[in-house]
Amino acid sequence: MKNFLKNKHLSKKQQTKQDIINAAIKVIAKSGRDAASILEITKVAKVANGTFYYHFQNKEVLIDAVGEKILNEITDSYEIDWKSAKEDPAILFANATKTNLRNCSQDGLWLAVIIDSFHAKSKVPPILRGYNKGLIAHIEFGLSKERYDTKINDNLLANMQSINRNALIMILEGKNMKKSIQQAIEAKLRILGLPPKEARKISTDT
Amino acid sequence: MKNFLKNKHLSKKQQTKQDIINAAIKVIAKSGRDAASILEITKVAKVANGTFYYHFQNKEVLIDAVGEKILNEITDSYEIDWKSAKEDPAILFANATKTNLRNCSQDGLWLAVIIDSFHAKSKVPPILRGYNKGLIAHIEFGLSKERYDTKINDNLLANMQSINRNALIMILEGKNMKKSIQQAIEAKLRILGLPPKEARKISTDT
DNA sequence: TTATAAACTGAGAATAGTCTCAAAAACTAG
DNA sequence: CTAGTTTTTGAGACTATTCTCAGTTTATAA
Repeated sequence: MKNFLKNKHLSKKQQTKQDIINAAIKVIAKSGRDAASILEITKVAKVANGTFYYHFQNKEVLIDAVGEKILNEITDSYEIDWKSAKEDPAILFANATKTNLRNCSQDGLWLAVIIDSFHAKSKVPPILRGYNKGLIAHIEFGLSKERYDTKINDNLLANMQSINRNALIMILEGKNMKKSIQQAIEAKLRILGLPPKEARKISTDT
Repeated sequence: MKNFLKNKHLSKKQQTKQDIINAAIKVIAKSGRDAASILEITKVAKVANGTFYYHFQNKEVLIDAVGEKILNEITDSYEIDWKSAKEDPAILFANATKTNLRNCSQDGLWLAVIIDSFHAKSKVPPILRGYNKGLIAHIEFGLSKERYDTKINDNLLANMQSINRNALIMILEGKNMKKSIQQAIEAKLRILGLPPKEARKISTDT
């Protein structure tokens, strides 16, 4: 008879699924989302090609799963409740950026996958979803305190993301992580309209 | 006997080659460098598949040719001789940025190809080559006049390029060109260390 | 006009990828 | 152990791509 709890059963199946996702992370890190082939992923995961299609409808579903997994591991820095924050927005933002970039840099493979995900041609990958929401809340908070001098628009948000991305690329390429993060913080605060010297100070203090 | 001047002959051959390059621009604009197939390019160019391989060794050589062609059409803005310039570096830079971004935006197809070229995974495409050289000269000029407050490093250059890229994406997406360029100028000057208000003023005056 | 070299053609070899499916293997409940 | 269910397998159908090459067409010098 069919078992309807089958916890152990499920966990075996899930194990294979996780193996495939982890293999995908390796392959995507090496070759990028587009060039990563199911064939190679299943080879790395040491399962048959058909097994992939038992667990995932197609490649796109897998990419989403990979994004989701990494996202779950790194997102906690933008959980700040900006509305009720009392501190200097710039300092809060600097700390959030630091935590965020540090989290992304925990693992060289993630780093490569995250950077790759910025190149999304069409649809925004799960890794980046939700980032803008927190960012806008923060900037509005800074504007309300008259700390920043900017307008919120797509261009601004894109520049913020690019600065993050560039810092991650530098870290991936072996540059000093602390310095790279400080440079990102300084650049972002300056774009937001903080006086240059102050942006420098906050970034080096963080 | 072999003809050794054959001007007309050569120009016929070059015509076909140009047809292929122009078709490539169309296809790359639509699908991106990676997804663009020789098959589709030759179809658009209305030549046989084999003709492609008569003119180009492989896809990579074609991509270079495309980059070279576009580069030739747009580069003139960084021809400034910064060392002997007398004007405010920030204003010179603002004008150079404006010219540069305008040149890139002349043609929607170029725009798409240029933006696509920023995504280069491995080797720097010809379109971007030479850009950094002019940029560094300018920043050094601004630093020597004590107009900027920054350090020159890979991260800074990457951020400058990203701001350009983001402005081009906005333009491609139909946003107001003038505004997009102003936003790019303002962001770049702020990162270079100009006081926020001054960066705003110069960008709106440009 | 004609011989020769240049330019082009398109069939097809070689390779590589996605996805299906019937069958095998591995589990689990009774 | 047995029978049923879930999971895995890998051969192969199908599609798409790059690139080669023998042969054809085109252009031109003499």
